[in-house]
Amino acid sequence: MNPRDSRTAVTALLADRGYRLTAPRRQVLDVLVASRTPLSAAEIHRRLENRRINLASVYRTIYVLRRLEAVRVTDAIGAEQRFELADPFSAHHHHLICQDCGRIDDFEGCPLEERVLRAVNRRVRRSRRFRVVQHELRLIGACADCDRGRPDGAERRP
Amino acid sequence: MNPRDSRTAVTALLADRGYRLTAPRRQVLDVLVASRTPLSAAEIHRRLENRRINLASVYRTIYVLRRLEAVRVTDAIGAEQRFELADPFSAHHHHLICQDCGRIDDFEGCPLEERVLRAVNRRVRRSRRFRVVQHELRLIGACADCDRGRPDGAERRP
DNA sequence: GGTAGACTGCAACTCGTTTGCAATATGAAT
DNA sequence: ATTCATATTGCAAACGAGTTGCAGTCTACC
Ligand SMILES: [Mn+2]
Ligand SMILES: [Mn+2]
Ligand SMILES: [Zn+2]
Ligand SMILES: [Zn+2]
Repeated sequence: MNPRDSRTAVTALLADRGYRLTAPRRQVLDVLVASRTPLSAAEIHRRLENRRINLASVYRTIYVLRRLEAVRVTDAIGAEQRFELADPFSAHHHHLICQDCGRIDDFEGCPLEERVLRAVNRRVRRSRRFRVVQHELRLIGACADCDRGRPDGAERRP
Repeated sequence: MNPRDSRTAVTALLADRGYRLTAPRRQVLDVLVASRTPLSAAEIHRRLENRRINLASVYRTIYVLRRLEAVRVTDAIGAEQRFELADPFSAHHHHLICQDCGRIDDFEGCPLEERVLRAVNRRVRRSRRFRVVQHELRLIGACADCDRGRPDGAERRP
């Protein structure tokens, strides 16, 4: 699904469910559609064209977009939450997370083959009575910048 | 590595690196070794035998255990951090996370075959110059209790 | 254009985590 | 065993991401 279509689809979804299309919602959505990495609420806020929009509204918009399953949450472990378009509106993918600087990048595709996934789902279904709905794979390590000595002023994470 | 050995190994590691073996450290370690699910700082604190130990000391102990790579962090997304023994001291495994109640359970084994992992590592190494050090797989869905209507007083998560 | 009420900005609040500091306990040396 | 330098603790205050109550505003619909 291309950005243009994602925007239209989510907008329609909002209207469809009786939500109003307000300035904060339109702009937050635009920022999310335009980004190729998951963003924190503060980052989204910083990228809004109309800077009078309150950070609380960013959070509230994310909340409704999540209920519509248009947005999902992820994060570097123990860091702020990060948000991105959910599966129907962007291709299934996973993340590269830098241990040092905390940077998160998309990793196209999924190394878990259909066959393996089904086997896993069946296994936990039986042995734990756990029903798997989605999965998330994080590849954790060192990004290009951090791998050769610390770059500019990048900090090492705690 | 069995619990007994993990405890000994981590204790030795502490001494080795010049850390003192204090009551808070010994007790936090014991709680972690005894648990089969990752614990939050508050949960660890609650399980300490000596309840005069301060929560801040739990956090500080976790901090040094992490630097020794004896403990790793995980979490349900957007929830408190959770801690557990790291790979050399416990078998490599992943987690089942309930979307509804936030419960986290261990999932023995790893569906990512050696072959696949190597291929993935090579791929991101080349295309992104990202060096993978570890990976984390979360199987997200509904636990046994949450799957059939809400149990006792369990809340649905936001 | 007028209206009901969904939604926003703001400021106050929550709660997990961190930190400065004076008091205490540890490990090593005697 | 006693002493000592200092690593570590308890406490309380601070921090920061995320949430919430409320009065005023804007949207969707007529
Ligand atoms: Mn992504
Ligand atoms: Mn675990
Ligand atoms: Zn990095
Ligand atoms: Zn559950």
